[in-house]
Amino acid sequence: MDRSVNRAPTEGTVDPAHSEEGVAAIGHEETLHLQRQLCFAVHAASRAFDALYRPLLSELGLTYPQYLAMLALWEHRSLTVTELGSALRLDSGTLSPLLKRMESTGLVVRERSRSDERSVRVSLTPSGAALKERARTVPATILTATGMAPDEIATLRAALTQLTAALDAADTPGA
Amino acid sequence: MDRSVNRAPTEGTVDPAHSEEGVAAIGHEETLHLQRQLCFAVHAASRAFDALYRPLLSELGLTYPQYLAMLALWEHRSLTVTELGSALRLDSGTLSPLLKRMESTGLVVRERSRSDERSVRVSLTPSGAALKERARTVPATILTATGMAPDEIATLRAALTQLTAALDAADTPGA
DNA sequence: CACAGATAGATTGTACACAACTAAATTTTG
DNA sequence: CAAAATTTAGTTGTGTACAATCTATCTGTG
Repeated sequence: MDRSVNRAPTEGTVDPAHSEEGVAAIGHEETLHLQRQLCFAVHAASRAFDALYRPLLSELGLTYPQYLAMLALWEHRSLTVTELGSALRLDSGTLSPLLKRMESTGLVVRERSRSDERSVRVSLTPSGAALKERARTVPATILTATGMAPDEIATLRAALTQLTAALDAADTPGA
Repeated sequence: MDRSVNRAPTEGTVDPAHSEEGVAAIGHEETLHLQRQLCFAVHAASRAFDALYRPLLSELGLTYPQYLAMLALWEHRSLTVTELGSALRLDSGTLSPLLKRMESTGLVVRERSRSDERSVRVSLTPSGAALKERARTVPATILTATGMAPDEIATLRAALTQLTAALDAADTPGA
C-alpha cells in the first residue's frame, strides 16, 4: 500500500471538517465528530512530528523517543532510570528496552548504583556525547518546517504544557 | 515500578525548565534542551490524553485509536480502509490489525467490495452503532479535564491543525 | 486482448507505550 | 532489630505505528 500514508488530505476523501469552526451553538450531538476533537489534533501533530524527525534522526542512528532521551542526557550527562522517566514521562516498561537498545548501539552505559543497588544509572559514552555535535542541525530544520515564528512556538508550547498539567491533574483526582 | 508513571513533576527531579521562557537570546546552544522542544510538548500532551481516555474507553471496550476509528464510523456509517486511513492519518499496517480486533469484538464487519475486489469496506454492526449512545458522555468528561474554555480549545486545535499541515508539507517537498 | 504500471490490503519486522506482575533492595515501624 | 511497606528495575502481554514487501486486482495503452 501507499507508504507515504495519507499526508496532506488536500483532496479530502472524507471531507475533513463539516464546517471548520462551528464554535457557537453545539446544542445537539456534534460533540462526537472526529475533527472537533482536540485530542485528535494533538495526536495527529505528534505523528506528523515523528514522521518529519524520522529521516533526520535515522542518519544519527536514533529513533524519535531515543532522541528525546539523548536530549535529557546531553543536558545532565548521567541520570537514573527513574529520573529519565520523570523527565520524559515514560515508565520502566518503555524505558528498559529502549535503554537496552541504546546501550547495544554504544550511546550509553547502564550500571547499578553502589549506594543504592535498586537504581540503575544511565550515562553517556564518549560516542553518545559526541553525537550531540551531529545533532545540532536538527532543531533548525524542524523549526523551519513548522513555519512558525519562535514566539508563536513558545506560546503554543506553553499552552500544551498547561494542557498536559490539567490532564494530569484530572487523571490523579486524589493525589 | 510505579504505575502512575511520572505525573505532575511537581517536585522536579530533573528541573523541568531552566528558566521557563527564555524566548529572547538563544544565541549559543540552548536549542537542544528537552523542555524547549515543541515536539516534546506535543508528544507529552498526546500521551496525557491517552492516559485520561484509557479508563473511560476501557468501559466501552475500546482503546484510544479504536475510539478515533469509531468516531469516523459513527459519522459515516461505512468506509473503506483507505478512506478510514485518510481520516485518521494511519496506514494499512496499523489499520489492518486494528480493524481485525474491532471485528473480533463485534463492532464492525469487513467485506470486500464487489465493484472493486481490491478494496475492503468497513461497516458498523448494530452493536457498534449502538455504542455511540454510551460514548456520548465521554467528550464532556474530557472537556472538563482540559480546564479550558471551548473557544480556547478551538484556537489551540486550529493552531495544531495548521502546524500539522506545515509539517506534512515540509515532509513532502516535491509532491 | 496483452501487459506494464498503479492501487488496495495484508504481512513481516522493529520500536514504542502502558498495565500488571515479579524480584531485589531499602526504608519505615512496632 | 525483625516484619511490613515502599521503592527501583525488569519482564510479559497487548496494542498501536510505520517501513518494506507481497499478492490480488484494476486501469491504461497499444
